[in-house]
Amino acid sequence: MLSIGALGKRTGTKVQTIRYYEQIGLMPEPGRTEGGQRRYGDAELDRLAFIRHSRELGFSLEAIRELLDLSDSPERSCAQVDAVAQRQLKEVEARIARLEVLRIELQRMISECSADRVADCRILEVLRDHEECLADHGGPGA
Amino acid sequence: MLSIGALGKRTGTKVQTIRYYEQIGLMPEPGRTEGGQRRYGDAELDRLAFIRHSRELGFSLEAIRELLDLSDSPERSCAQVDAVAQRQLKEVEARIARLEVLRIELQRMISECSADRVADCRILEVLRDHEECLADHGGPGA
DNA sequence: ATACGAGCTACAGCAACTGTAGGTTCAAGC
DNA sequence: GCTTGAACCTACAGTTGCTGTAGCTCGTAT
Repeated sequence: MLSIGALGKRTGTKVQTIRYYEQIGLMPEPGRTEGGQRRYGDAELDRLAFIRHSRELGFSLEAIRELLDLSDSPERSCAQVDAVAQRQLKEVEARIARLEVLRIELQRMISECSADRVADCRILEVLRDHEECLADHGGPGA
Repeated sequence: MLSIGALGKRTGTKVQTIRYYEQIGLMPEPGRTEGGQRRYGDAELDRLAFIRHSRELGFSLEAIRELLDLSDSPERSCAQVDAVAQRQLKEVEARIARLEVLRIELQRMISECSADRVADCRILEVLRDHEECLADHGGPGA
């Protein structure tokens, strides 16, 4: 039986994050000691490890919820699991593509500026004037 | 003189977003009509365009604040502007690198799974077991 | 004169946590 | 058995960068 701190250490998760996962129903309510402290077993350890690993691969909590639900019905087709993973791959690829555009534009902007004074700075000029920018403006690059 | 809606249309910014920028001090408090509606001139239009374009290139609002401050002192060296842009470039590059790792791992995971049943799904297996993953776990891939 | 789109303030909500305050419990050492 | 202090508890505010809602007022076109 693990305390919340021990579980956190084992999975690389902050204590508050574990309580947060419980609050949003991603982790089950665990058993408690007489004094009211949470105690976890192996099932919870595995579940949290799954969640954390999925987060590291960039899955949203919603997607993880879906994956956890799917993995609870082992006899079903795994096509849906595949679909979730594919969706995530597509998202990652889209993010990379958008960031590549930004990278190119930032590099160009920086390399063009050889001014001393702020007044002549190409970087600020490009930022001021949309038209000088080659990037395709697909929204903030998050 | 532009209304807030007209300014928004010209810069591709939602009305609430403009008011938000004003609230956090990124946009100045504009003049008002008798009835209390905001009216904007060219200076504000330019400033908002600068902000939006910088956002599109992924700069944080804090970084933009810094750039705006710098561009207010045109006689200063633009080394600081350069530093802000370099920092942003580094961040973008780091994000790309992290996402590349994720992309590889997701692709591998997906390509390895040819199971029918959830019970045998390689994707879930990899997500369950850290050790099967080649990715380097540098945190969520945002 | 009236209708109605656009504007106003103030506040709640999103993702996914993280941090704080102020109090309680557990386990180890003496 | 008692004390200490790290770890736990709840509840709530804050982060980033907005977005949406409610309930009102304003401006302008007809």
